[in-house]
Amino acid sequence: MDSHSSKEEILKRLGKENEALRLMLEVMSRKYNTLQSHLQGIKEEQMSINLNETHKRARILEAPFYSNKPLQIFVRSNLDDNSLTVKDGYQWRKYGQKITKHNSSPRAYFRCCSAPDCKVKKKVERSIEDKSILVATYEGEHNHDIHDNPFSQTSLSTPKGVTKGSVVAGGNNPELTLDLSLSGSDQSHRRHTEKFVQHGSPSNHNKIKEYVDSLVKDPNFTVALAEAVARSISNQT
DNA sequence: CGTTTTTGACCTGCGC
DNA sequence: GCGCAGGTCAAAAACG
Repeated sequence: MDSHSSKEEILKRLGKENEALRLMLEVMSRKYNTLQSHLQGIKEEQMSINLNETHKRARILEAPFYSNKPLQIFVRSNLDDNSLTVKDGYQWRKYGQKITKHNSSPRAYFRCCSAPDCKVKKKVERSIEDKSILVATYEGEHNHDIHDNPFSQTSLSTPKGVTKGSVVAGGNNPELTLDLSLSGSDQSHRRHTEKFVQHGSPSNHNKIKEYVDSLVKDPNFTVALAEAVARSISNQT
């Protein structure tokens, strides 16, 4: 092989790599925009709920995006599963259950017991609109790390009747499902997504940006994304 | 037998 | 002040 043809080869390869990177950026940009528009939709939906409903429930719903108060997450679960448990990486002890007026399904009350002095609580009930979705409302902040309770042991092992790693964001938005399962055994992606879903903050926009940045910096994610793009290209051709 | 869950009773806050 | 609804307590039951 002469030096001229090897130069050409290198240039060709660089060109291909550039193209792959460009496609990756394009895909990430699209995903980011989709996330933003979904988030906007959720905000608007919740604002309209707050305007139309004077019930206390509406006040709970308004909180996640506008204050440090309750964060809500939506988890798809099997209708046959009556346990009202949401696996989120922490350990919870149930201390009560109530039938509420606005919802025929019972609401369960849990306290965090991952750390002895953690005062975080959560309420779990089925969505009124879609009984297959569990709504978990979190109150307070954990004073310990989620890694106190390793994911591999408890949180993301598929619970009975719960769709594996499927966290749904937004009440009437069943199509917006953040797939936590991703490829194979790599749990760092799950952790990224899990953190994103869990941490309620006044500035969700910044959180998304942080989340995307952390994904970009993750070499495993880049490899996985590159594989996905490659698959997508080979499927199109 | 220790831990967790269940469930009825009790407490508290809010609206009328 | 009263009634209602949500939240918590704690004893009993269930479970591993």
